[in-house]
Amino acid sequence: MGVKIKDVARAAGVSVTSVSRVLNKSEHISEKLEKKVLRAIEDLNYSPSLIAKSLKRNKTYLIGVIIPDITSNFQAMILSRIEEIAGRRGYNLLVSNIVEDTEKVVKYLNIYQEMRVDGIVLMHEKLNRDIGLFLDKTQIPLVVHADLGMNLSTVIIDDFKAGYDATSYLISQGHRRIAMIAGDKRDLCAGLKRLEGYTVACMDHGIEVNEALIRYGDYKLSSGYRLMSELLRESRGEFTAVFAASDDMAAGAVNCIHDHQLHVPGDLSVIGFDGSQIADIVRPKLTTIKQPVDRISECTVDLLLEIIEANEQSSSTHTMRTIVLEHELVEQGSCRAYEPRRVPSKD
Amino acid sequence: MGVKIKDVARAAGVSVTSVSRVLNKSEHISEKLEKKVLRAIEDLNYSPSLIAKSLKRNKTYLIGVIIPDITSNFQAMILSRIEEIAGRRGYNLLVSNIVEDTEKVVKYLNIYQEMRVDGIVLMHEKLNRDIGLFLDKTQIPLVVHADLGMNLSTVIIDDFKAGYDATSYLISQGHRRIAMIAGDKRDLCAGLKRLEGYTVACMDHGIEVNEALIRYGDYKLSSGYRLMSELLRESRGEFTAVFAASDDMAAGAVNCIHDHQLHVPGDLSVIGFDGSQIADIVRPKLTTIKQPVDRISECTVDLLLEIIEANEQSSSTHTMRTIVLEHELVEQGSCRAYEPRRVPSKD
DNA sequence: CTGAAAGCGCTTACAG
DNA sequence: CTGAAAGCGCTTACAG
Repeated sequence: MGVKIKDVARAAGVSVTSVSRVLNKSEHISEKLEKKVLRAIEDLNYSPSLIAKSLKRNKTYLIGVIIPDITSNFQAMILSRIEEIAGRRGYNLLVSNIVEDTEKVVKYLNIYQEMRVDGIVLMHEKLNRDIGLFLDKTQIPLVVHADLGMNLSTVIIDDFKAGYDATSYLISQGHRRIAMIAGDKRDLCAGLKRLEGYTVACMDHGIEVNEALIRYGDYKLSSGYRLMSELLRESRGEFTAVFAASDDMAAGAVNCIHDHQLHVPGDLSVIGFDGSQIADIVRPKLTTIKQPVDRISECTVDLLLEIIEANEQSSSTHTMRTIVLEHELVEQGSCRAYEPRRVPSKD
Repeated sequence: MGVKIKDVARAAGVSVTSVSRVLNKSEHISEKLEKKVLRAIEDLNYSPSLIAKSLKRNKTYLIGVIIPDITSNFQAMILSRIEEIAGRRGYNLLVSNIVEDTEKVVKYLNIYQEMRVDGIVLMHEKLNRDIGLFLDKTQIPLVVHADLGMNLSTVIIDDFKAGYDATSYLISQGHRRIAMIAGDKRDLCAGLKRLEGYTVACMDHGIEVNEALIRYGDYKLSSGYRLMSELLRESRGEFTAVFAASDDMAAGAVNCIHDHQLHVPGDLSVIGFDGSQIADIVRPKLTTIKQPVDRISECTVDLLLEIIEANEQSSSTHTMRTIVLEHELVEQGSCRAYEPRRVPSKD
């Protein structure tokens, strides 16, 4: 653990400059010299220090990723793809899994800055003063997976429209009394926008929004279960369909409904959001708004690296870009047309 | 993005030494000087370079984590906990999500070495020549979540015994013809050991192992589904229970059974492995071998940091340690006692 | 309590 | 094609 470039140079009988050149294939080097160097590297089991290299080159090949919850299948899928694509392009991921809240986000943003990461991917979508300040002044290339209302590069879907579409779909199936298991309103996209889509879709179809039918969760399965049991306890019979802001919550809702001896979609229709693997695990499989995970991941990495590389050329041009990807409504088994006079039957 | 310690020193009218001392709170410093320095740091929005610091201190506070598949809920839970615990102790995670195989593992191990990470957590449990060589000679503190049969520090459960227990449980419920949806035999613990546990448990109870009832998957839900449909196609009626080497595969098996109009546990009992959230999502909930996720994560970080710190004191003592944690059989709804003469009924 | 200077392990003009 | 030397941004004996 102590062999450095100088040792290799000595062993090979050449200068450190030459060793460095062999390592980086940066200039033409005689075959003889190269062979000697490679030999010495092998003999000494030399591993060049990326730390020293980073310091000198002012480039770390590190990307910091801030993700709210890796145990969410949807987020894990995105992270996994980002890792793969970035890795193929020579970048490594520094990952922070912020289970808790906004304070930790600022803490990690600062650490990333001190680590001199080449870029940051931010999947967190709550904003507070400190985060806003940081994002506002940092020079680090950054892609955000949410529309924070700031002048930042983003890769997103249209969460408002997606929420609108999910709700309209239920309405088109004849449902008029629709509950919503929403996310956190402070989440600017997954929380607020999807809820707004729901609200506006209701209004556009002449349906009065009933606040009692809107519940706020944390996207996890357990909160979907809990909120659904609240709904069944407090508002049973007042709704025929549910729109959940995540597949995990939708799955929790489905399980809760089953545990109450009711059927999906016979008694209640449920539509989810994300298109994660959970949607296919639960029975019936969830009808859901599918986010284009692969496209999101690719666009995120592509855009980030584009900004990074542009920055390396001319350090001042910060091109902001917003990429909006299409979502897709996937019909599976958890919704069905509302039948006003249907006699409860065992099928 | 260009202000360095020298600039702070100049702005504060002190030496860089003093700035460094304020930053690191390393020695006593007059209040007056400290105030000037903090002021300058604030004014210039100075962010110290961890890269430079790492080079000098020969310490990066980086832990490299190699994980086969983040989209596995079980692995995500462990990663999430490790991140949390390590973060609390000042370490950051460099994460590689090796979807593919052993080549990539070696590649990332080498990158970690070049990054001079302070330690490595290896969740991968396949071994090839290059990985063996690396593990054999590296000086980097390392904790492996598998028994690779090498002299390495490990945090594991007893996978043989766990496989034995799962199988014995089914046998104790009266099952004699038990299929196994196993992992990859090249996975030394999750693959091989659990399978051996199954085999030996059968033999110990005078049950002949029927190779046709053993299928090999990749731990994912989809392979559980696929293998179960193979079993139902090729060996229907020849088994009354199934042991799957992961909850994901067990969940896939349960869904497959349902899709064949059969019931769990009425027609077939299913036992899973891991105790991940998937076990609670599927209906019926899975009876499963629960791994102590929190304990595994804590012990892994504790052990790794212990080795790291011991190394920093006296660079030679590499204490190998093996920590074996207890698994637990959690009974939920997916198994039931075999009734030889049971008349198929619709309940 | 404070500072000047050497050095961490590399890369890269510059000179030959 | 090859090498000597400066420098990346810090920390830390050493001296005062």
